[in-house]
Amino acid sequence: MPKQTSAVKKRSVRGSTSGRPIMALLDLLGRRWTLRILWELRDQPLTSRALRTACDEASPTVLQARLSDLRQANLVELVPAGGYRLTALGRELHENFLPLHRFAERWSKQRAN
Amino acid sequence: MPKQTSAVKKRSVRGSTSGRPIMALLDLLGRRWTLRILWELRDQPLTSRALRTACDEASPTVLQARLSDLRQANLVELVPAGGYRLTALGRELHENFLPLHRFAERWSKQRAN
DNA sequence: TCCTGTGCTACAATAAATGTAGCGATACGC
DNA sequence: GCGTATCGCTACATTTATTGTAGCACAGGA
Repeated sequence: MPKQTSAVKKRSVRGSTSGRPIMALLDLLGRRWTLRILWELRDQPLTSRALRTACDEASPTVLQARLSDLRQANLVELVPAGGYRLTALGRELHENFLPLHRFAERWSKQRAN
Repeated sequence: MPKQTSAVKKRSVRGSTSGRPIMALLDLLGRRWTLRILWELRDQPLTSRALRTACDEASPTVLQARLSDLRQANLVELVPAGGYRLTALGRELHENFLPLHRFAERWSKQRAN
């Protein structure tokens, strides 16, 4: 099996041989820090280092890789003097996650531990 | 840094030192195959092997690990003679992902490649 | 008994993430 | 100019996670 490193385009091969966009999206989002990055950028742009701080000091290597993926996916953009921020599309995606916040609260109360 | 293998409980330490449930949830969902599994179980239970087929022949090792995580998180359950299925809580979570399907369609058209 | 399918595991090989250090570029104050 | 600080980003060795393959014990059904 061919292994893939960073590109969404290539991922769509693994995530979905039928080319279903949902598979490519789930594959993109199902990588460490991707959801977290989108979450942290939810209401203000962050510099790469601020983002790293927000993300619990995740290693810059993987953050850069994810930011690269997200920029290719047109969900995040780098504004020259302002750091990283969600694109219009990225903001739209984030709105799908808003209910997650409330859900997470309920979830943490209902689970066994 | 202590590394964690499978438990959600432990993950909440890394995902969120402040114990914010959203971090634990993002951390759980941001692992390979987790989102995909929830997606594949969306409208019918699947046996472990059917799930594996649905998930593009992912290795049983990681699928079992994710299923174990998801069961601990009370999002998925194993019904003795019917395979794996979403719990009520898991179905509730999945409803938050429904808009993703439509979004994915738009997204795949708007991105550069 | 012999199949077949279930949930699940072992284990070596490979890929991804981590942690630390540092690069070139740019912008400050002095 | 010179230091100093920050920016986005990268190298690289170590550690962790995932993959791929094989197979286990168990439970029916024929």
